[in-house]
Amino acid sequence: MSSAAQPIEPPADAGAAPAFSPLYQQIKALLVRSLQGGEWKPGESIPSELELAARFKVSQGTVRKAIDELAADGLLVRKQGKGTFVATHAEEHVQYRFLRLTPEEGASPPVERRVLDCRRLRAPADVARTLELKSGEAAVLVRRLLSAQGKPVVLDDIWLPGALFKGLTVEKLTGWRGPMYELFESEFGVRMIRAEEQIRAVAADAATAQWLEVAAGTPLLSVERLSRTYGDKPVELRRGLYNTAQHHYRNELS
Amino acid sequence: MSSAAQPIEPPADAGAAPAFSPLYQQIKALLVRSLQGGEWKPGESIPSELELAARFKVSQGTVRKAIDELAADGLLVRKQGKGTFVATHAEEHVQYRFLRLTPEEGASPPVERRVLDCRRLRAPADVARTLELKSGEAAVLVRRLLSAQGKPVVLDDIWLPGALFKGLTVEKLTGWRGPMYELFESEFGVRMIRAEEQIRAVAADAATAQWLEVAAGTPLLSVERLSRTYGDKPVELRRGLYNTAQHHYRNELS
DNA sequence: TAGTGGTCTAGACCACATG
DNA sequence: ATGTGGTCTAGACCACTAC
Repeated sequence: MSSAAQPIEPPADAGAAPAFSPLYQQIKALLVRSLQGGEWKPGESIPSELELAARFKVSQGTVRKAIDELAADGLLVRKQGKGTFVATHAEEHVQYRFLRLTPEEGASPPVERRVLDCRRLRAPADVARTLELKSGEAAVLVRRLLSAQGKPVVLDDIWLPGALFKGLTVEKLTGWRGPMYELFESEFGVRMIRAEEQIRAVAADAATAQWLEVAAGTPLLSVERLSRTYGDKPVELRRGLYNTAQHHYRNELS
Repeated sequence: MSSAAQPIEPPADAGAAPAFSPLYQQIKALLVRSLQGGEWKPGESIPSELELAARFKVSQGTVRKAIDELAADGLLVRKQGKGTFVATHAEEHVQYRFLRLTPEEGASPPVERRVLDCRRLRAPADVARTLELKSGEAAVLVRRLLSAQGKPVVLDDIWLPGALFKGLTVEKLTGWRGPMYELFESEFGVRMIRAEEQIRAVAADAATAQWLEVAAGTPLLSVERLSRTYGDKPVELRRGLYNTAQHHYRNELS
């Protein structure tokens, strides 16, 4: 073979054309588009490396590098001998993928869920801004309580774009076994890819204290999470208050 | 070429021999040993991929994969056209690598440091256990205060194994400009590679409140960090209390 | 111009999963 | 036995850095 890279899209060069990207980056983008478009659903397998190589007219190694990065980003999961699969929040066995709360020695994880409320309303200004909604657009607010062995641990307020979550009701939520994000995937086609959290220490107000069964003024962990789907589109704003008496938030630095 | 993998160490098979590991994993381990042994110091460049390939008698691609992983782990840094360098806590320009504290809109990062104390004493039981010291072994305790624009934000208690940090004094610390971890690297040859943090919300006690200039009982973020060097050896236990009025702890999930 | 890391290819063989 | 991902090689060329 004489020359190497043959861009999938010819130059075309419209206006402020960004510099050329490596072939495997282009492949990566194409794969993301297919994921986004629902060509392969969560949990399903994508075509084999050789098939994709044939489809895109590149070598297996190039497809491989693209898939490697998508796997590192958590969008795909490789399983030797079986294939490559679309990552899902289902079957994140043992641990809920985004939940960093770990029980203290002797305690147990907060797995009991109780949905307190689920209503549609117009997004408050700050929520609208964060979720990139037009002001006054509809939003869904879910309030729920997570407990461990009967003791409440987390009080969550979850804001979702109304347009994406049309039929979300208390019944749907309470009837669901398994991670909430799995419901979002299967029922609403919204896959959470990554998220950013901002953590602060705050004092429990009267209402919160009641829900969490602590004294007003008790220090709580405030965890504000913005979750994004493909294309970094924000699709969930979650405000959690954690009682860290029997649990802690764990993090790894490198 | 007929066959591919030729393990660097012949089978030898002593007792409960672990399964063979891929060549690039073995290379990776060898590189870590060289880093650990100080063959290449932080900030220096390591030999080129071709040199290493020759040294280890493997192809460039195999060395490359080993280096890729070490770079992903944050042990090495690649610079196109220049070479591959040993990562360092110096020149982590702008942001201190492990510090996740971010100023709120309008506030500024906590860059002013004040060393309150630095003393050698026998490690308390819990510290000794965490740092894997023999009970009663010497430890160094550093207490310091980080401030932003004159307002205290973080109160840190830092425990270090006495054996590794022999000449650490208040003068050395206060005289040092730049990240503390950089001092540890250059003066004591201890490189922090990764760390785990446990985060809780706690109420300020009287003494802490005074240092942080808040009312007693104010909710604070308790951040307990265990830092490790090569071989996952624990070398620092840091207990920080953060005032999150003007700052927050940021985290990314994926 | 020479040296470095970065991309790409083509083909071999290995390890694992399944029928 | 076949198909999948995982490892390894050898060699080409590109992009960036330095002298």
